[in-house]
Amino acid sequence: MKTKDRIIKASLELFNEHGERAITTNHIAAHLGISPGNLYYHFRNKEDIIRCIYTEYESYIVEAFRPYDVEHESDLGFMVRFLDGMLQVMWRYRFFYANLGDILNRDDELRARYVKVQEKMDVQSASALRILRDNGTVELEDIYIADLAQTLKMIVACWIGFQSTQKIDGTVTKNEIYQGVLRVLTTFRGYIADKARPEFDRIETQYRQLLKDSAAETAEI
Amino acid sequence: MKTKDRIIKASLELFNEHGERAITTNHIAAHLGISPGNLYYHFRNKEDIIRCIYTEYESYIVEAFRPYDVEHESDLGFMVRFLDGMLQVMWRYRFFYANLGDILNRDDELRARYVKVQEKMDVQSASALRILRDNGTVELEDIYIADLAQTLKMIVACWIGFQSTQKIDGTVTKNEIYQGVLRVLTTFRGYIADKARPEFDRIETQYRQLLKDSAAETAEI
Amino acid sequence: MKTKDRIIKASLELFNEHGERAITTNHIAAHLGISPGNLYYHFRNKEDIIRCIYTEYESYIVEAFRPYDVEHESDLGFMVRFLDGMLQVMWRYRFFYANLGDILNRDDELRARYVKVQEKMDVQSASALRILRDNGTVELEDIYIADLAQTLKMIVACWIGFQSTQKIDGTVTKNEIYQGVLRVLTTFRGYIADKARPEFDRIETQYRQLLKDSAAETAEI
Amino acid sequence: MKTKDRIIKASLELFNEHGERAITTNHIAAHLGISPGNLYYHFRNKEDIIRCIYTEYESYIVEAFRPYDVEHESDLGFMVRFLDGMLQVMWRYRFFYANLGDILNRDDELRARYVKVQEKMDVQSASALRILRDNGTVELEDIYIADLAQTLKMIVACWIGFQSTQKIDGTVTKNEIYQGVLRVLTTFRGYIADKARPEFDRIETQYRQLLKDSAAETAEI
DNA sequence: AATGAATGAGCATTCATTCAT
DNA sequence: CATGAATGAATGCTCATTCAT
Repeated sequence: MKTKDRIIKASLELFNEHGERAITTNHIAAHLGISPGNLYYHFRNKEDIIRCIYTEYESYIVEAFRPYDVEHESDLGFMVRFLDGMLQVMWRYRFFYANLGDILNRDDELRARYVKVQEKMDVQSASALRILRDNGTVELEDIYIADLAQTLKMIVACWIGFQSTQKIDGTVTKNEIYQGVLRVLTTFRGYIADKARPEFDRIETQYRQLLKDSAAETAEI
Repeated sequence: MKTKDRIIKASLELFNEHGERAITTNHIAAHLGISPGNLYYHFRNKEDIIRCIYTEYESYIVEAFRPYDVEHESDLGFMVRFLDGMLQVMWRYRFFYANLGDILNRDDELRARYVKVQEKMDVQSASALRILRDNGTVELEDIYIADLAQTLKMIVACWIGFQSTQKIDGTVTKNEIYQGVLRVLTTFRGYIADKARPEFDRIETQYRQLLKDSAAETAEI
Repeated sequence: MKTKDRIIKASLELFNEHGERAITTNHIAAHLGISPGNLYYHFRNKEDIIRCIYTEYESYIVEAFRPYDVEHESDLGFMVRFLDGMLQVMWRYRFFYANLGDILNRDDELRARYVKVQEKMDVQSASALRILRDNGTVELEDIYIADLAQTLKMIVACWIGFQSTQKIDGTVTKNEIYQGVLRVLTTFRGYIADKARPEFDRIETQYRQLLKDSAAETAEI
Repeated sequence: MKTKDRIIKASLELFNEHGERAITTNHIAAHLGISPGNLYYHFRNKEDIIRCIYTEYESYIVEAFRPYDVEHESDLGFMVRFLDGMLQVMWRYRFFYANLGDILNRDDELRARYVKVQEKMDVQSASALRILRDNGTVELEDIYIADLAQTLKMIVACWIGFQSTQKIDGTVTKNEIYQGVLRVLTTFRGYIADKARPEFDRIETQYRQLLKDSAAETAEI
């Protein structure tokens, strides 16, 4: 792997584990066994590293918004896969959300990019909800669509960080991803049309099982 | 006002405006026109200031959980007033939530206190939901109560911080409080029983009006 | 007791236990439950406290140099009582010797007083040795008297501090006083005349017993 | 010279001249014309500098304990060269002994290392005395060997520091080294066997001459 | 590409001391 | 006599960043 990529990889890992605030550029260099000078050969400054990580994150997000394969999966099935994917990204870049305010306050350019993507997400999410509404999967009046879309996004975005503040040890595992998907489903529950209820229940049951298995596995370790 | 209180007040203001990370103890002292030594006469260290602010915050939270006046208000009416109060607190101590992870990671004692209050909130919210369910205001199965309670708490807790990341200028005003209450109502909407729907709609309309008025006022300024 | 005396007493105790460097004027005031301002009402500064302690110490030293009761004790017996007294003083003011260099470097006036007393001690010790030599208790040429006197003084002066550096826990107890007297006797041993040897041995045996008793007592605790 | 070595050298000089307490890391950096950051690039903290100086000191001590060349020198001759070497070390690291208590109290690891070396010195000194006794150079009963060994060590260890407290100007010169050797000899004098007396006197005379020459030289300056 | 010594402004904190009350 | 808030220079130390090699 190229040094530049190794720096990004190590920074992401260290940021996620100890928080961006606690990790200095010297920590990153030492962790990789390279000199601080070399790190600054590849990146202009610490912000630059964070921007690169953000770029990576953004491409994952865009990827997650790919249209669904209408022939091989139901729309609810797609939705769940989408949520799952999003939460994986939130997990992968959890340091970013833990310090989102600080990071955006320090870097106007990054903020502009971030806000732009957020707006795009709002639009796409709303249109997805509208499709679900139009084909009778959910029952939802127009005026609530934008709000619900943003609420779901917020739950996904805040989930990992919020969970880590609710526990005395502060550790978060991948388990929380399944819990996060379930939480979005629960939030969604009230809007599901009767005709889609059976499939919805099936999906929920299936995720509950995944969570149980994952929790058992974690406990074993 | 006593110097100790002035330090707490100034710290809270500066933390909210610039972020806890960006504000040093010397900034606080200079802002108040006192010497750094004097600040340390009143507080052992920066953490101590944050803990004092947290204590203040905690007492607001506890205050917000007072039982409702059953003779003079409906349960939905109480709920809205409660949400309103909670969001005011979130606004008042928004720096705390913006840096929650960092702050709790650095201070185990504070984390313990925070987690304890969070658990108490979960219990009380769940029991409030159960009352609403039992008197027919909402329709909600037992297994969903805990999750819904926590989701609502999460929306309230993350609302201010999340909003400030969604806008290019990053500023959040008290308007967002009305929006926050409305968002919780929307999330709640799917669970409201038919018989409570009229009152629910009335309350929502009323809050939409408050928001419109407030937004107009802000715009004027 | 007067506040001034309480400050001196507390300072001496705290300095001895934690070292002068580690004890601030605020520590002393807090330990006594008085205000720092009050401490500075009684003393101009920290140095002033140390000077007062020194004055007390000096009077003990002068006291120890009282002539001996020629009718009721032998000269060797007197010498041992004298050594014992000196070492008690060294114990009582052990912080002073532990930081002697620092303290004298910071306070020229104190240094002048200290040096003056030291010179007086040298003269008096030498004349005492001369008496012992003249009455045949010790065998010692003139040219060695001054040196031996100073060596003995040095052993007494450094004893407590030196012992505390030789042990892993750094604690020194009153036991070390008996050991100190014995060490001076051992150093003296080579110069004792044959005719005084029996009494010398008797005194040494007696002190060894005292040490054994004291050590046993310490162990019990 | 490497910067790290320059820092050690400058620290040792400044500590010796003004006392460890009075010299801050910023003083050292300013004295060398380097930034405080650079100093902390080479050393983790002030303690680390002191530990490095101590390591240097320890290697000198170990060096001084090399066995003597039985073919080319007498045992008394060796002893004097050894004492001379030890006192040179005490001179070179005099700040260390002046603040020994403080330094060891603040640094448990250093204390452990120091105590270990002290114990080794006691053992080696005692066995050296036993050799001198066995070949008839000194007359000394077994039970006094350990005590005499420690007394001599104490005189060597405290000599420089003690001398600096005995003079009104507080300055100590290399002259004191010769005086120190002579003082140890005087302390030893009482135990020398008759057959070794002539050589002992010769050595003493020789050192007295060295001292006289050195004093004259110092006076000239 | 990479090194690693060097920078320097800044940080949290300390503490002997002052002074109005 | 006594209080306790206030001072401010100083301390040990950090860290993003630079630059000659």
